[in-house]
Amino acid sequence: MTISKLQVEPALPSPPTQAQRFGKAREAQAIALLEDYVELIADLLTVHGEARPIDIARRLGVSHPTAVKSINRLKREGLATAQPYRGVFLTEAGHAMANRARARHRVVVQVLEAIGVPPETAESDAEGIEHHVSDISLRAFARFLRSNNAG
Amino acid sequence: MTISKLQVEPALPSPPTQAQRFGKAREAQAIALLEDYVELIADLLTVHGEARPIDIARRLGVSHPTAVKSINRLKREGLATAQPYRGVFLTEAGHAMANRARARHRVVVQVLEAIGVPPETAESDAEGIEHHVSDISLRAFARFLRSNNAG
DNA sequence: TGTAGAATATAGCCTTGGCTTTAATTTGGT
DNA sequence: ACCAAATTAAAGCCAAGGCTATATTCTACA
Repeated sequence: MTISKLQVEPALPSPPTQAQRFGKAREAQAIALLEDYVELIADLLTVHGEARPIDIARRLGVSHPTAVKSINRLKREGLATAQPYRGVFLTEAGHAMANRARARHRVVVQVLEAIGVPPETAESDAEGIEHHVSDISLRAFARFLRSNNAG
Repeated sequence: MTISKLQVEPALPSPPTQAQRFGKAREAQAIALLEDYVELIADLLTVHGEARPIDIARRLGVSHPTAVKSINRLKREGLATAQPYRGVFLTEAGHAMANRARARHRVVVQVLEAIGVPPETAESDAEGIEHHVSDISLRAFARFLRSNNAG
């Protein structure tokens, strides 16, 4: 009976292993907001030439003060710069983070679509998923897309 | 010049569209913690016959008081029940959420592995990704796995 | 050139989800 | 049956990320 139970009930991962997995997820979540902001700011700078707090707030679906507070955090973390009553700009580090985030975002959307997820759902789900795709997974995603297009 | 720019710089999604996407991601994140807890509690109940706060804490990589606080939130939301100094159990709603979460978790891991992500990375990344996979994506994932196994 | 309206900033509040410290209870071994 | 160790609970702190309400500053137009 013990044996049969062990065969049909796969054992749980060890507590430390499981704790490490959850820890990574929490860590990814902690920087998700920063990534969302710099990614959006980079897009706004590219397309409109400026990134105003009010546009950032509108596109993120949050109130202006919330956006301003987060932008202050970006400044504190050395990702963005801004003068009072002027638009927001990205530092070197901010641009680097934005570029990585944008590239990863594109790959995630493409993989979802390649798997058969409809485009708008792919965009929507990617917004949350992208922050949890590790570099290892990202490389696997890129390989998958190449082999998918080639084959 | 405007035309050529429009051709090479894809326009951003409309502010409301983008806000809706971010809003969904925030909503998913809000229930992620609940899902993690009920999923883990269900696993502990299945394998060990009981779910003690200290084991929950150890496996989530969190202090005991933090786990207890979250368990109290589960109770408040009608997902779990617990008597003082006794283990934690799931309500009907808790079990339903756990079953959905576990099923989705498995599918996400399988898809990642099918795409070429190494097993441990798949498990690790899935911990964060799963909460952002919508029902529509989940169905697409299942279809992808079937066609992948069949072909 | 004033001034109204838009944008921005500030202040203060709330909940969540971490933490540590301290107290209470249970459990297991002698 | 008791005591030490483990577990659980409770209290209080903190930062993040939402919000509203209230200044403040720009800006654009009459």
